[in-house]
Order: sequence, then C-alpha cells, then structure tokens
Amino acid sequence: MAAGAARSEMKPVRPAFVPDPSASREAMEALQREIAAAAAFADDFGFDSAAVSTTAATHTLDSIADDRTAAGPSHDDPPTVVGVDQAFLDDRAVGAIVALRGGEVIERAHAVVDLEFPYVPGLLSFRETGAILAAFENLDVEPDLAVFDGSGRIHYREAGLATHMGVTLDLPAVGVAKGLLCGAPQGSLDDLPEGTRVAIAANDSVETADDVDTVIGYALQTRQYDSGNRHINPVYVSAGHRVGGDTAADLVERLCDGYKLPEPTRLADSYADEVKRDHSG
DNA sequence: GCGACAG
DNA sequence: ATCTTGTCGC
Repeated sequence: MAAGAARSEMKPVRPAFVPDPSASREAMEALQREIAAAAAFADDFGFDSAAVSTTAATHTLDSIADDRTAAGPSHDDPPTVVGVDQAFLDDRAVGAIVALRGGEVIERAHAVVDLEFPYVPGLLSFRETGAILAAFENLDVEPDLAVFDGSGRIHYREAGLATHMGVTLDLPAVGVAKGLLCGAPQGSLDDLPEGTRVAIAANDSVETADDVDTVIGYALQTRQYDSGNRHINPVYVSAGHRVGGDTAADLVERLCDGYKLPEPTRLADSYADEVKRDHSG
C-alpha cells in the first residue's frame, strides 16, 4: 500500500448478494430470500447505543479522570453513524452518504451511476444499490451503523433495502421509511403523541414470516405538533442487519433532533440534492 | 377482478 | 423519487 494512503474503502463482504438489475424477477426474489436468511435481526454491534446522539458527548470531570487512569483502550470516540440517501437525475442515480460522529459531520461521499432498473415495490434495492455501493467505495471512514432511506425487515420477503445493504456490507443497519410497504399496524396510527411507537406485525403479504404475529418493525412518532389541526405522520423503522427491531427504534429516536427524520438522513438528503445540482450543468 | 404498493 | 408557488398553521 502506498505510504500515506490509508483509505478503508468499504466494499461488499458478500459479493454474491450484490443485486443484478438484469436478473429475472424470480432470481431477484430468490436472492432476497437468501438475504433474509443471512440477515441478523438481533443486536450484534460493538458500540454503546446510549452513546449515539445528535449532539457532542459532554465529558464530565469524572469521565475525564477515568479516561486518564483507564488501562484499556479509550472509548472516547462516539460511534460513527452514516446516513444514506438517493436522488435521481434523468437516467442516473445519485448515492449520497454523510458520516457523523457525536453530532459532527466527519465525511461525505457520493457516486453517480446509470439507472438500469425501474422502481418496482419490493425490488427497490435492485434500482438503488449500484449508486449506494459505489458511494460506500468512496467512503474512507469505517461506519458503526448505517441508516437507510427505506425499509429493512418491513418487506414482502423481509429483505428491504436496509437489509440488503446491511447484509451485503456486513454492516449494522436500520431502515427508516416514510411510508409503510407491508405489514399490519397493531393500533391506530392517527395523530400519535410524540415518542409513541406502534408495532408492525407480519401479515399475509409477508411471505417469509412463519407467524403472522412476528413483529417486523415499528411506526415511530418522532415528532408531533403540541396542538392544532394538522398532525405529522410517523416514520416506519425496521431492522436492517445486526440490529433488533426495538433497538432500531431506540437508535432512530436518539438520532432525531427536533425533526421527523433522523439527522443522518436529513443531511444525506440535502447532500444528494447538492450533488444533483452540481451534475445538472 | 380490484386494490395496495419503500424510493 | 420528481415536476413546483403559494399558502396555511405551528
């Protein structure tokens, strides 16, 4: 390796799971079943979820003293969380990633690739993954967690975008969607108070679920008006990979900073627009 | 047959 | 997702 070039470009750990937009629909669905089988819908990450936040950690005098006397490695660095989002221009897709550590943006990476597949509900990853994986290859930092714009386990074959990407990169991942793809909310979603979460159970449209009672995600009311006529809709949070459903909701809640969407997602969103503008002329 | 359907 | 001004209500 060249001196001074210590890049850690993130590449697929499971190349066989990289979506092939030219595959048949049957092959795509078969791949999704494999991915769901390989996915871990339980916590398996090496950071403290309580250290995830939108603001820089406040160091107490005690913790500073602890740091100085601790024998082991310092755990000062908050987890690195990346927000991933997409935008489109003509027949090209923009993949945008913003990396945050303790509320600070530490890196941004993007890629622009030609679109090869249309939007088909349930097959979103076959449309958007090319740009996302290309953007990850341009990312230097090693993320601890990725927040994707779309579903994870809330999917017909429990293999939504967040799950597909998480498994392919073997990266802890959660999905945050603005709409519900499938599943049955276990309660009313109308005008919920801020902080409320309603479980989304599998239903007949979730082909891979054994029980119809399996919780595949949550409707999470990340923000709500205190009063008035209008109200805000919840977001739909689900496990992507190596994160359990309730932990996914906890993490998303911690990552929201007064807005409906988590901060990494909002920043990736505006970064994608920025890239899009630069590629328009 | 009809409706539903992440981005 | 995207095309887009003003507008209603926090």
